[in-house]
Amino acid sequence: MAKRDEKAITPQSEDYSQWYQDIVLRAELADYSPVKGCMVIRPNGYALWENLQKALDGMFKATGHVNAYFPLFIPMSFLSKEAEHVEGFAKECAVVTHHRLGASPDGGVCPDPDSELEEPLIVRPTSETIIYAMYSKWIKSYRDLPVLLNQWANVVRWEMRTRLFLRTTEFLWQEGHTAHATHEESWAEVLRMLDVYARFAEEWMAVPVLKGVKSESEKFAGALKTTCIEAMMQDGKALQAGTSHDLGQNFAKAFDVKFQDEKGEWQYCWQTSWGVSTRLIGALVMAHSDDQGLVVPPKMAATHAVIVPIYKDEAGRARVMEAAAALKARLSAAGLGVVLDDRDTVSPGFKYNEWEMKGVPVRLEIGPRDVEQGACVAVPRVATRALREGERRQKESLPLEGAPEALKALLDDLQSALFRRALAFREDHSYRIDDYEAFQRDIEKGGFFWAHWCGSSACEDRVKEETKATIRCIPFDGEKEPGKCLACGGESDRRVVWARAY
RNA sequence: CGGGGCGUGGCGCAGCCUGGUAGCGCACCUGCUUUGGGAGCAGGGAGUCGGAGGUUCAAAUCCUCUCGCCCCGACCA
Repeated sequence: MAKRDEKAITPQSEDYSQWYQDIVLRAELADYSPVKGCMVIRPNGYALWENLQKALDGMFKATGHVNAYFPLFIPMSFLSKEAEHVEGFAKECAVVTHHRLGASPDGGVCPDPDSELEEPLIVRPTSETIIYAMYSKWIKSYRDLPVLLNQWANVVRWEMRTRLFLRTTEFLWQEGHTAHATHEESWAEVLRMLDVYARFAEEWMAVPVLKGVKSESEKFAGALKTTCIEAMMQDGKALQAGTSHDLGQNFAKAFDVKFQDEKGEWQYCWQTSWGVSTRLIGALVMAHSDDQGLVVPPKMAATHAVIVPIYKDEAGRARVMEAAAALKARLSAAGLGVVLDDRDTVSPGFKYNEWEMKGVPVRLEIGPRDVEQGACVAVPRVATRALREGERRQKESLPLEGAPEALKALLDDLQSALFRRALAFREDHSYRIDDYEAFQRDIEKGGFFWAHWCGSSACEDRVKEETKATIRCIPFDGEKEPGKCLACGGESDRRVVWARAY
């Protein structure tokens, strides 16, 4: 028995943030890079991103969107065309001022002073400005509308403090940008895409989310309204998992995005933008994983099952390996991602731990006893049912014949079990609260607090200052209910969700 | 930018207080025995101690400066 402390990750209960870091590093999702604040997304992490892209991109296409690509660099002056927007992003923009290196006096290289750009370029923190500059060129008539574009890209925001996946200086994301003839239509688009995000989060990532509107102080710089989906992590903190903005005509006016309507009159377009980022990978990790390591919902997993062969001697090994290879072939042919761990250098127990660390949804054990019975043992990463008397882990016997169907059924069970578990966790950590003192005390434990709010930023600011909690959203499906503002006692007609957030 | 911590074989650390020329665990390589929950034994390879300067006969260790990274906080997806 090896020393556990060295191999085990930091328990969640001991240090949540260290636990998260351990998972990301040990499951090889990402690693720190030589560039401060920038991470390397390793193959295991990138595979999650690819699956996310595949699923979301399909949903975008199904709602009529098409992909395009706009430049990484944006003329500095573009950013200042929309007053709120520049204020929101100015502090975190990387600026390109030169286009050439030259020899530096100390023997290294430095920007060649003769190569200074006439107008500095910024590295996009988001692409509203450059995309809408193009829209003003492309859109002339109501017949050109709606424009429904999306781009998959990297963006840079020079944040002071970074955290793997959750906040890095450079990150990958998707940004949708649409233009419409009427506000009614653009608002419908905002809600439609928020719905796409919510569906993706819940059905693919198995992460339940609240849909709602951001308060004034939390909304996107330059938007009329920001809607969002909010998820709860296992430490009770909220994480914004996606946003969809109603930009109104703010950018259309700044970038002259106009069209002639049926009557020949010039109108400004109504625009939306919406995005999700690699941050969702962080959400995935924090929503499902445990002290054994990463937990990946089957629909997000590139590898659905790992086969671990077990044998005692050479003869047994040959028999088992033959059956294992046949099993792998059968599962692969059915479209499942399968790895056969045929390493002879580590023990089965070691493999169990290693694959659990990496979050593979199901382990298939196959040994001499199983081969004899024409079966294998399936162990889901997280139990899909209550454990029986004396059962330490859920183990199901799967027939080798018909293994694909049986495995798919188990994967479906696991997918819904993960969602149910996450939803139950959120419900267990959601509270209706009316007393500010109780709130100040209870917020320390984390969770979502449904409380009344009068609607003033002053109250929001005060609560934030005193408790570090913010309004995560004003939920769409919150019922009307008269009450008193948590902070000032003023009139309120519905509850909003307060929480500490990432 | 404030507070804290850390830089020593690939990884995690000890050694530093009280200077004497580098050690442990994991990983790696070889061999034998093992294999249904992180295997055992034996042997082996691998480090100009983040960098610069200083003190000293002698610096991982003491002094000064510097660079980098991580964590916590303010800002944010």
